[in-house]
Amino acid sequence: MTKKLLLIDGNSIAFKAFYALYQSLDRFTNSSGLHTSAIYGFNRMLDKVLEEEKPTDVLVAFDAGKVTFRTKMYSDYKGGRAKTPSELSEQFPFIKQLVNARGIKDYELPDYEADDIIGTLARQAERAGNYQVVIITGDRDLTQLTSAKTTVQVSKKGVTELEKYTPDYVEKKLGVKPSQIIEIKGLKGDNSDNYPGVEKVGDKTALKLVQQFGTIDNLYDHIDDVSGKKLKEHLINDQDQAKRARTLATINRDAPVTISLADLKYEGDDLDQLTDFYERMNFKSFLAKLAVDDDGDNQEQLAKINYQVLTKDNVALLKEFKDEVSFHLEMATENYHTSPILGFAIGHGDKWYATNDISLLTNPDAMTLLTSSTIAKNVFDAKRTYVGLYRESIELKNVDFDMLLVSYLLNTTNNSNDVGTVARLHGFQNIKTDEEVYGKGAKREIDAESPEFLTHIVHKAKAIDQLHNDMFADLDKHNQTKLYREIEIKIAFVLAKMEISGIKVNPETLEEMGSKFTERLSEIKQTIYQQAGEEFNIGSPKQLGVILFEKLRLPILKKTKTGYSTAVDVLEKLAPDAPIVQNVLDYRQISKLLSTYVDGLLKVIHQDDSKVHTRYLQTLTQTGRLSSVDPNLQNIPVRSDEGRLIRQAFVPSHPNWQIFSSDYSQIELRVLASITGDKNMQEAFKEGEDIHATTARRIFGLNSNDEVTPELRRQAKAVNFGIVYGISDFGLSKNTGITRKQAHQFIERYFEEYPGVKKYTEDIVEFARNHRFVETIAHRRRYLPDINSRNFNLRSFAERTAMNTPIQGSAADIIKIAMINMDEALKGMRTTMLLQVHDELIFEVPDEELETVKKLIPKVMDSAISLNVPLKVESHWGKTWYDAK
DNA sequence: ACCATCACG
DNA sequence: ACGTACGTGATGGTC
Repeated sequence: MTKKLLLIDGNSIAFKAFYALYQSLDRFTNSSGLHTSAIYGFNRMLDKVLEEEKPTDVLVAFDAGKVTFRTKMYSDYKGGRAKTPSELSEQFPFIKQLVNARGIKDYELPDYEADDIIGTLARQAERAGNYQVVIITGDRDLTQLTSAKTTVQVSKKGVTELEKYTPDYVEKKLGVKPSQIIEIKGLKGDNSDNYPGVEKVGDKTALKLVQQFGTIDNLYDHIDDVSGKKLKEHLINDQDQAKRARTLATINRDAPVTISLADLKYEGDDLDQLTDFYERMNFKSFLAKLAVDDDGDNQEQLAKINYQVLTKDNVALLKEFKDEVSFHLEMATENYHTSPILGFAIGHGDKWYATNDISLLTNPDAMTLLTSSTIAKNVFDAKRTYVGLYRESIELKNVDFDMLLVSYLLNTTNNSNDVGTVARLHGFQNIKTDEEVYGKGAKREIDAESPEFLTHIVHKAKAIDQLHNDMFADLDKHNQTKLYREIEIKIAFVLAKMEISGIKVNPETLEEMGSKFTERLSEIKQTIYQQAGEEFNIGSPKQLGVILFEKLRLPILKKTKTGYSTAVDVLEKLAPDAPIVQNVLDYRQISKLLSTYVDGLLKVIHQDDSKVHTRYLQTLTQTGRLSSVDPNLQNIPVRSDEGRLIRQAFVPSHPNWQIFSSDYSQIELRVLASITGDKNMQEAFKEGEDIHATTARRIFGLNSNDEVTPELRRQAKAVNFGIVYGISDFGLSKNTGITRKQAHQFIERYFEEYPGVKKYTEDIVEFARNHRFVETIAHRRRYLPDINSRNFNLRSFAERTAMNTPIQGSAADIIKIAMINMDEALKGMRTTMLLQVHDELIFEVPDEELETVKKLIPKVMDSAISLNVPLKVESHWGKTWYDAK
């Protein structure tokens, strides 16, 4: 029987795969920060070729190193090539692991390239007689191996798209026989491999000559038949180069390979190894494919989990759970404050129950379980679950494991709010995603009456149940158990209560402001139309650009990728040139206030309590901060006088109460002073100095009695901010309007005056290079896969992130600790914590508690953590949020 | 679905 | 030489 030998050029396929996915480089990283794009692409190719060719024998050949018999012959061979990007070179060991897990041998041979191994084995197979050979490569030079028994498939743009070369196809496409390819290369040389052929001979001439003479040797035997005097001269002059080039281009088909055809038998994947490998790479789709193949072809089939439909007649069975239970509450939409609740699944081990009868939640047998402080609960998204149950008058207690939260702490990047996605990421495959079950976009539909619904939510609960030990173990490996138990799981409930409390918004105030804004808007609009000489949509950057830069011929200072930039900084520079510009700026500001803050807020006020109930996203930001949605209450205007008025609509929910706000002063710079250990900066804070003024004195070399002008202070402040963001002279100059050179000098002076800060910036980047992540004070972790990138932009960004994340993230740790302590400190009082805005907490306070909280709240905040510098807290209060200033 | 813009720390 | 300030969310316009 004929065998089929598949020979794969490992290096060239890896390169092709890497560059095919180069645009999506950052989408392909696993949870330990390894890039996986080439590995992924390589496997796509394997899948396709193994399926299509069904080989009996397979080998993947790799280049052994830089030195080969070719470099020994010609030292510049492949010289001047850019170094392989680290994002790719780090993947090679894993490509070999992949190849082996797929039941395929890999092979390399010192002094030889992968081509030579392939050429040699292909010849052996051809001579053995009973083989068909298929070669897979990204390098067209290998087509010289094409023969009656050997086809060469060259990957095109993507890796899975292959162009098949047979001898006929070679002749049709290239105009010569396969064996003549080296003759062509001899004449024209190879730029990418860095060896010359004959001067002035390129593709066309080389082809013509080879078609005429057949081989280089024959050409030189009949050199007088060459037409063209110059060409003949060049050929004679470069004869040695041509012969050398041909030798370099010739694949060695007698390499001393130490592996034999008999070793290449292919018997399919090593399933255990491959599953493990895919898990480590976070290859969800490949894992799913394995599971499917394993399951006998049925895509829809998951391993069955036995469960009972819970009813009022059997709900007493829940009494059997004494220590631990996994629970999933299913809702229809994202917003758990308003979403219909559709059903729940509950169980542990191999006992599972599910229902769409929500009334069973309040059945004593279920409720006791959920509110018990001795039975531990495992859930996905404790805050969501708490709020959902709270709406059913159940107070969830004793949550031990929150799978969403743990997954986020382990790796902030690949996180998702979908149980199935997270479960698969952590190795539990027997589950579908919501999208797979419910559909997405307009097609999304949940039929809570269907059996599929109950099955799906049982799978979710089971995934949580199964993963909890493993994920806790991972947490421990990261040194993050304390972060989880002392901070994150606790703050989840504090946040839940804040969200439930909500903050009262006075719709009349907003409506009044809305009519004023609308009126002003139509005035400005008319003026703009007059100044433009026509009507157009001021809100359209495209139309505005045409008016400003084409009709009025204002100078184009900046472009975006789609056209002219009309952003604020540009328009501010143009304002002196044309009166229309200031009007556009005013129009923009007011329409922003109107649409986002007046109309936007009015839309989300709950009718029953006149409050807005934001949701804090606890598992989104890369630094550990919270974010706020529906509505976002962390970006209510404050910087402009007009915008600030919006805050008048935010009021206490009881008469004679106050809005009370406390904020950390300079928390990020204090964290910086503390973690860098910089003595000069620490001293400034210990002495209670104005840090920006002190910085100004230092970097501008003022005496202690010299006055720091507002301008100098402003510049110093910008430098302080820049440092926190991971400074660069370009960034600083752009932001402050000073020259890049000046910015450079400021930074140098800064580092001289704060040497601890300088050392920190160097050390943290070094740490990131070595570990591929950085950490905050509380061991919150952020992976930086691009830190060793060859791409300047990606690498620089990762470096700035390495500097910024421990600072921003540690500040986030601190305020979270303060909030947990605050929740405790306010027990027994009526004062309620309502909002968090990164370095600021907002409360509503009854008049009679005002005096108490003036001391208590700042105390709790400034004692949240002990740094090497004091924390400073400032408080303000008033009848509305606007007045708490 | 993506972009530009602008609101916040 | 490269071409950046860090972290977010909501909106209207445009494709």
